[in-house]
Amino acid sequence: MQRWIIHVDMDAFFAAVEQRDDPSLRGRPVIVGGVGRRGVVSTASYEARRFGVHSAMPMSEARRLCPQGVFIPGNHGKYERVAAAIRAILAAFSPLVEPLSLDEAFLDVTGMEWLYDDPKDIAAAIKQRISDELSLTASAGVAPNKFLAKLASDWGKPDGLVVVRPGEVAAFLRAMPISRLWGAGEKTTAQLKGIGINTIGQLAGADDALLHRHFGQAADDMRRLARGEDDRPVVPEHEPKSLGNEITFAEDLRTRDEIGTCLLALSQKVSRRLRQSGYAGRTVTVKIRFGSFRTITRSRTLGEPTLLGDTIYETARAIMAGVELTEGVRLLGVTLSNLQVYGGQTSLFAVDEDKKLKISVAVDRLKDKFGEGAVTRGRLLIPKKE
DNA sequence: TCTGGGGTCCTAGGACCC
DNA sequence: TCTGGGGTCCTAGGACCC
Repeated sequence: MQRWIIHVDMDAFFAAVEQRDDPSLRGRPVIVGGVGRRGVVSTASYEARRFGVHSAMPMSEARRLCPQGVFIPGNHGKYERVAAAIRAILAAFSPLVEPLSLDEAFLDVTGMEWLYDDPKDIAAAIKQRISDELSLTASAGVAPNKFLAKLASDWGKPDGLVVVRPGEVAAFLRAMPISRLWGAGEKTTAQLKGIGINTIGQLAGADDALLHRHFGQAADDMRRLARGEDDRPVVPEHEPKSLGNEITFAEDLRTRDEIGTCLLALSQKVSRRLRQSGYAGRTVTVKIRFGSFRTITRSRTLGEPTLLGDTIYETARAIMAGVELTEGVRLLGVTLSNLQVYGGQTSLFAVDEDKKLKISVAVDRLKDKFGEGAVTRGRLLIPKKE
């Protein structure tokens, strides 16, 4: 049976939500992102893109390019609520919906001809409902596989609807810039251009030995994508592999004391998210980015999985003790991996660990009820230098 | 006023075991 | 008394995605 995949991608999602909710922002260049020092652009409205502003650009540069822009820190909680509403709409069209991020998803609509004559009609109906119910525009791509559907949704942005039928694949890909190849970022794109491959069509016809020399095993995957072949299924649920938090400081941290305080806060944040999501982890990784942007990770694997802030913090602290501090610290991160579902059974933990867990859960309840600031470590109340 | 924060996947070396 | 070999786990780094 012919597979049909739809990729739905919201247009300038964060900025569009802000413009929807504040009419004074409509028609103006809106830039959502980190507004402090060292922030980057998360989403630029189409008005702002005309000034050359784009995602991942340092905010300082965005301000230079577009001084008349409206700069907004954004409201992640709100975007998550809108995203949930979008997913609810998508779920009405297929049981096979795979969210890629807050604002993107794949749907497998294979075999729905009995409901719709053409898969294009499904995509149109999705766009219509998103517009009617949420006052936002989405772009959609309809194609025989994920890779082509994603390229197709991008091709029509904003408010686009592009269908790539089986017979049109080669023509669709022929002149497509090589940078659009899934998995080809800055480095790979530069490497490909270095051997004279500038379009996906050129990659499809490139010399096999040449490709293998440069990309080894990955050459075969690249080639398949370039020919429009992609049999990856749409998978609705993924088990998480890791869960972490990191923070970039406005000013580099210089003392072990400040670093320790930050590791404690990060450990507690991660611990709380683990408990909320029902996972425990066995490997603690500390990430450190120095003032020079040199970045290292150091990890330690425990004998038993944990989701306790204290255990995560003690491990992070021990890891940090082994790191030489020759320059200021720009970023700290704490991540847990080697995750497994924590079903609540105490057999997973030693007895005193279980006691601590009960206290943590009680603290969680207080925070749920009275807000995140209701209960905190004395140490975290020391005002931080901003 | 260079370079966020959430992730995934891959590679490669070393330890360790049989 | 010149160094096999496969499997698994751990660690570190890096490319990539949104």
